[in-house]
Amino acid sequence: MGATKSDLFTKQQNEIANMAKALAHPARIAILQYLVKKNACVCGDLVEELGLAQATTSQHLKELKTAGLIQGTIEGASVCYCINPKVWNQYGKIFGAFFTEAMDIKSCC
Amino acid sequence: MGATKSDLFTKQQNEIANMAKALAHPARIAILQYLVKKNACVCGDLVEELGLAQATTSQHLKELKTAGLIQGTIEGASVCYCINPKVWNQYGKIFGAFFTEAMDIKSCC
DNA sequence: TTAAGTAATCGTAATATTGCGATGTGTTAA
DNA sequence: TTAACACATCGCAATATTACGATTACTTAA
Repeated sequence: MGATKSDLFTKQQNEIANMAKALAHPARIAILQYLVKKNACVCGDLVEELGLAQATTSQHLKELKTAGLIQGTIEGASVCYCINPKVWNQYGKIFGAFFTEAMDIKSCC
Repeated sequence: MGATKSDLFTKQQNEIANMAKALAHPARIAILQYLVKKNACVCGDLVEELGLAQATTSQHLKELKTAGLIQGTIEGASVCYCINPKVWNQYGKIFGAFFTEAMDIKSCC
């Protein structure tokens, strides 16, 4: 036991849960907000920005890249990261749909 | 090591990450969608609906209750659950703000 | 009362995540 | 070439999450 039983749920449910998982760490939120704020490719200064070890930062970047939310381009010796707008907007749309689905819910108990 | 270093991040970043964590399991997404679909208090039939053990289902319900997304009322021998519309809408607003923050981001690399 | 039902909690095992030092790979500057 | 730098990956330890059987607390029906 211990592993999530993905087969019990719909593809959509697993998808939304995985999207949420990508956002489920403050370091990853911080990375995304930083990239959004800069509104451009950011090279190098992410490790100092976060305060986590280089290895840990790299791991969070990898997860965001796997989720598709960011993309990295090799720029000489360093790597530049930026938001992937297409996936970003898709996330926004899917979470938006999930929550507006019940905007008019009634408080019953 | 192993524990999230919450003190490195802002209150808002930790808050968003915690909100995402509440959604980061397909069973919890399934529970929320079921409650939204029924649009009413649901008593009892959540265990059969999910296919997980009673103890596991109860644990997921507790997490959603802790997050504030659902509320439970004792109705005789069973417990009725429903969406907490206030918190639900707050989630929608916060995630919405997070993603619309960068709607006009440019693809740079 | 007792028996059956519902649901929370406890205890524990399996697995996943987080974090970091050490190491490896590739790039640039000297 | 060599030295310094940037970043990914490996390996491991600490912690968190997921899952479930067993137990407990409570309600209802008989």
